[in-house]
Amino acid sequence: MRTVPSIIHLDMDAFFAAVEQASKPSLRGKPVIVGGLGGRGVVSTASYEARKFGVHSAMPMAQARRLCPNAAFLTGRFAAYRANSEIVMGLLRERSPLVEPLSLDEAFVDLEAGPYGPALAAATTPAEAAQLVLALAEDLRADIVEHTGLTASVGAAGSKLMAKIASERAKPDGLVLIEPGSERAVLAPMPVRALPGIGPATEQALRRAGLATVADLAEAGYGELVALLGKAHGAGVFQMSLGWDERPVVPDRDAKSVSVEDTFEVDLADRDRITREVELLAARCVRRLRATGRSGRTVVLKVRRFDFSTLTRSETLRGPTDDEEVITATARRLAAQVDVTGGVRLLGVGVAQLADFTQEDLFAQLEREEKEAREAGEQAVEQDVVVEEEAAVAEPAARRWWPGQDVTHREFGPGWVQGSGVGRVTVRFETPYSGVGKVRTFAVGDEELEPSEALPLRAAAG
DNA sequence: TCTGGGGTCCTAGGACCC
DNA sequence: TCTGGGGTCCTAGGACCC
Repeated sequence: MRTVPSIIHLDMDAFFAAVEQASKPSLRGKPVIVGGLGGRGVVSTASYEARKFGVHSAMPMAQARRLCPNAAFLTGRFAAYRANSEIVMGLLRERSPLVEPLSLDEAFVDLEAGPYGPALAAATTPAEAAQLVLALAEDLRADIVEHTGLTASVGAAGSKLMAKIASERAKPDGLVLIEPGSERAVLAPMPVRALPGIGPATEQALRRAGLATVADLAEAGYGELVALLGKAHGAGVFQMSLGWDERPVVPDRDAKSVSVEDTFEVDLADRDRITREVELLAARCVRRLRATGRSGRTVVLKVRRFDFSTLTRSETLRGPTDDEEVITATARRLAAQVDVTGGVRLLGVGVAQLADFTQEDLFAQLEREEKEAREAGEQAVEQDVVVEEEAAVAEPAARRWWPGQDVTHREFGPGWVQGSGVGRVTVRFETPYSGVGKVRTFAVGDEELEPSEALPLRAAAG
């Protein structure tokens, strides 16, 4: 274990909601809830103002509306979140090449491997090392505010485990350092649920055995925990209970799978409709796969039924592929095997066993030939589909406006959609750099109004 | 108005091979 | 006719995280 608290864990405060508040001056200091706005949506992130009402991540949106009806309810703007995440990750990489992002808003950094490593190693007392780390972390937090206007919480410690626990204690907008050597004392009184990797199921299993705190886990010992939780999990939990954690900070971990899924507003019962949705999902999955420049060997279909029971069916191909026909045909085959009686609320298509290189395989060729043969036999059916598609194209494209969306009006300039309905769309004209803006209402088909890109939270210098 | 979407890791059983 | 053990791959499901 390290004797210098040179691993930090950074966690942006209420990240998605904070980006919205920074983007939209009228929302600052007010409850903001980002998530799925459909009937089956859940909360992705609630601002601290909304958390006071009991709203939290993963809560059904309907419940959040009941708890906090006056909040601003917005759908996510992932391009904006990603852009700000990249700025933050860039600032972390200035401190060390060893940056391990866990998500858009979280990362570990190993300061020992960076420009301040030698100074940390040269510290002669624990107090001196701690002072140095605290100064670095405060400088980092200030840098993040300067470049994004967003606040971050930072934990510093001698291991990933303790750095993560420290950042949790630092929230919001704080900094906590856990002195190497004090791990067991810090952990002992904490509830088992505070350890990463212990969720509701493990907590229950431990509670049934009378284990409630981390001290209880350490006292129970390796044998009992393995008997209770299985070999890998039990051993891991025992190690954590003693504050043992030697995991290195690992940058640039390659993704191991790519998947897309959709929950439908209304359960799907019709076979043909299900097949069509699976095909659309497969196409989206392939697009994402190709964007990463990789290919996969195992195709996975996920089905969540009307009663929320979830099943997966998978098929492993002879070689990795990124061919849309092959992946779609495989997903279709898998879908044909599942019983959809009663209806389906979610469908997903994924690809796993990813490989770095695509080999032009005979398999793809085979699938294409089979498809051509099938299509030749289905000419009549295809005709009907074409007629339907043409009808859809002939309809004037009804523009869809969603709450939170960035827009620009030819006369009034940049703003965002507050809401829309009954043929109208309400826009507030303000930007990250303006004061609170005015609201105006337009017809949804107004030609002067256009969707636009998210603005950076800090105006470009110069 | 009950329960998103994108991931990771682990377990366990059966097939198959030596 | 009866009966090994080990290793690897595939499949399905479940827990957990943000």
